[in-house]
Amino acid sequence: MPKVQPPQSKLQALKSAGLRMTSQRALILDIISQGQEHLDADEVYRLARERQPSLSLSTVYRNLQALKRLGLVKELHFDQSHHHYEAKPKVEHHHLVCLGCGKVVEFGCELSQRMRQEIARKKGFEVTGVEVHMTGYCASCRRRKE
Amino acid sequence: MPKVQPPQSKLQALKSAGLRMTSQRALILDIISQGQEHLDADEVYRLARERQPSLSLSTVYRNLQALKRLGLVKELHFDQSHHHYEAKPKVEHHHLVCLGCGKVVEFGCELSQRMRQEIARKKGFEVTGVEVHMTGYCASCRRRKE
DNA sequence: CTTTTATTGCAAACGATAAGCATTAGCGAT
DNA sequence: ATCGCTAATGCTTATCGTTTGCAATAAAAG
Repeated sequence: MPKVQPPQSKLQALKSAGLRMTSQRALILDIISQGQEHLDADEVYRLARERQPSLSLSTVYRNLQALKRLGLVKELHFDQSHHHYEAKPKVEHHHLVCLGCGKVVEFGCELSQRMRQEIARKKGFEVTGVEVHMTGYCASCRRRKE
Repeated sequence: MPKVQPPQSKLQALKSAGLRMTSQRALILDIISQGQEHLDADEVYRLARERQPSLSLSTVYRNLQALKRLGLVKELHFDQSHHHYEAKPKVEHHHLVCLGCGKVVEFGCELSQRMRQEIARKKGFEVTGVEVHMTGYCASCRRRKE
């Protein structure tokens, strides 16, 4: 069974919240950080079981929740009925989903920061998060439609 | 039992899709268009039953789906586990959700259109929809936190 | 008024997620 | 090292929002 060595910072984050570092948690954290993007709970489960077959699905869900609360993981809400997760990114980015093939493209955009400030001011909100979600058809799906 | 008279345009949209105008559908359409914003399926159900108590929840779901497919209704994906619906608006707008009290504020923003064009060009997508979803704390919740 | 078939209401099925509980295992203190 | 406390796990079962199968009903076209 391969050992997963979590970075110190994450360990600290857990510790200061009174949480423990278990092998399962380290594994899940590793899979999400390793970074295929936008995994859903079941994909995390499948990937994790390849390395630790005894892992249970509940543990995946519980950890995704915990890591989300800690701010280590971000939960994404696409059109689908289930959620997706990614490691909290250093640079904010958004998502563009192809309705043809389901491909998800990330993009960064400075405009979103300006938008954030504008709305915060206009509405008197303290804005803690911005999610921009575009849908459409990617180049190859457009070609195929012709 | 009050009659609901759907506008001609919507009737046309239904007809040309081979769909029929039933009293249930007219009612649901009316409730959504009437426009308390961001109703979820259950709220639509409750409101509809006040006027037609025999209506079933499945009918609400089936109609929300159908109207969404027709483009008459827009489905929103907030942080919550269930969806929200609103009449397809004439002017595009986005949503700002208060994490303190759950209040949802709408806002229009021209920047989102610029963003849309920029991304479409950069990524080679035909962009069909943009959803901007901000979270934060509204003025009164911020005051309360102090 | 008949015929066709979309639509309904009901009940049961579904998928994603959460919760209850006894057992295990981190980890700080001995 | 090892003890004790309690967070975390795996299992099973529950929950929630939503969908589906089916027989009965009712639009709408002839």
